[in-house]
Amino acid sequence: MSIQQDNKLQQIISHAKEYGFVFPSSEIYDGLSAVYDYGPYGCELKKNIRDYWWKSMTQMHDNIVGIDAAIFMHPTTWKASGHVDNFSDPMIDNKDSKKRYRVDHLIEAKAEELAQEGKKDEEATLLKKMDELLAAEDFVGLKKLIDDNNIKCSISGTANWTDIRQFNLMFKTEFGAIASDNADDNIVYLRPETAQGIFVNFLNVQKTARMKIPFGIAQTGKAFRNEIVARQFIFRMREFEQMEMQFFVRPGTEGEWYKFWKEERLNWHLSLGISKDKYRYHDHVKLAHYAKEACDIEFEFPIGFKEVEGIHSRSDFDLSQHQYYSKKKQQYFDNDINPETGKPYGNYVPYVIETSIGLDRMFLLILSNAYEEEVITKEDGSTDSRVVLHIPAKIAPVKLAILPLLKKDGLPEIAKQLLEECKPHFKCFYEEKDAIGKRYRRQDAIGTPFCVTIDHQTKEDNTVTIRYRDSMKQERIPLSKVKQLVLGEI
RNA sequence: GCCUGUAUAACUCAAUUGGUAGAGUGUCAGACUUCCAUUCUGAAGGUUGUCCGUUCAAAUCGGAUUGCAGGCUCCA
Repeated sequence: MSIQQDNKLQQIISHAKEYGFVFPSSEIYDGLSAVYDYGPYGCELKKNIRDYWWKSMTQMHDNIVGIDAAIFMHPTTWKASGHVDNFSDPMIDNKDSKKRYRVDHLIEAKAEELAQEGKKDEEATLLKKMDELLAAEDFVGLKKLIDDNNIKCSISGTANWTDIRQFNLMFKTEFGAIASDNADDNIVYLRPETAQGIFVNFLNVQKTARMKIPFGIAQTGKAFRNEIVARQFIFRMREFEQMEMQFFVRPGTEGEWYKFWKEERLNWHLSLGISKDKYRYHDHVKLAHYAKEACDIEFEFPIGFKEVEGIHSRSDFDLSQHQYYSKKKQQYFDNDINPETGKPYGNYVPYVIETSIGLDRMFLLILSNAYEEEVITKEDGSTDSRVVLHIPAKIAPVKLAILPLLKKDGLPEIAKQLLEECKPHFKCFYEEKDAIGKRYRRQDAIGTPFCVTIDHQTKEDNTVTIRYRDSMKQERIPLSKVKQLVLGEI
């Protein structure tokens, strides 16, 4: 990574803060690590990205419908999904080798060693004690057990250990205002992914919306992960928003649908006018146990190529797990005729293709792609600079700035009339302060694609100057065409 | 989590061996101004991230802590 690129992320962070896109969370209290708030322009941009995704998924595909599931879900959901078991192990680090171990693995390895030395009794005692301590979640006791048995790191060969810590990716909270006798009864999690809200509603949606396979369920919403290391601005946050679509297909057809969505999703990105060179696929070689195929769509951020979206062929893993844990059938009856047998395909648990994109990452993608510090040469040969956000017009926070050239001679009145006309259709910004050039630059900095200026000539022939953000070109168009022109571009 | 760096006004940065914190930009009010950061007048805005210590005196020295950035590690 070059110094220049490092600076670019810095500049984007500064710009995002200065112009009201992204603030550190609770900044007056020194912020909260890896949590950010979206400001006035940021939340408009974020909402526009979300809307654009939502529309392209649910409106442009007539076999995809949306839901909005709760963030709280029944705790068993996360047992079924595997999150409880996979993300809550006590871990310990060796300070010399910097190697991190799962505590149970570390102690079991020592037990194995004892067994090979023929010390069967000691092995049994050790394992028994470990089980007791693990069950009691006695981390101090476990640490002592490691020390007492002189367990060493296999790499550094030292016994210089950190304290034992529980790493749990999921945030826990208590459900219900009254504490139960058994504290565990009250635990609920903040969802670490939105996908499960779709899976548990699979049959509700399929039946009520009368969907036939293949069909998809889309959802946007917050998810929470207690990341060990959360950094790189809004790229990895502890609270983030996902835009997910689970596409349910007949087993055996998942390969072609995986291929379809892989292309379809990249095309969505390109439809925003972003260069294809900035994107690449990263096909997963090491697959999760349930996945058949998986890839990431990566974008060249200022911090290098990073995942912005994942496309996964998840087989019937999730629905089958929920079927097992809930003891409720998660099957679909397929009336289509199987040409091989001449009979309907019948009952099966559908396979799933998932497309999952991080909204906050998409936001950072748009900012990174849009941010430019431009040096412009003026007519007299002197140079000037401007900071401009080349945000696609469709998702720009403000679409049109309406600027009377002077704040007198009736110009503001005409401008305000135009504002009233356009306001119901798209986000506008009105300003009469300062010189016109300064106002243009301010709009460049927040990525407003169009500015119109009302001048004295407007009073004579009802034309205005429209000025384009990216080219800085100006042209005169009839006042009455302004709304139409902007609507055509967004 | 470990290591490194860093923190002064909204932003970018000054402040000599420790000696009462300044500038530019921006913001706000007003005047001027006929198309890309014009000019003029005035104003607001900082217990120097936080806490503790050394000192007659700390933005400056020391310790701790928090945030941010990077490297490693971890995770998806």
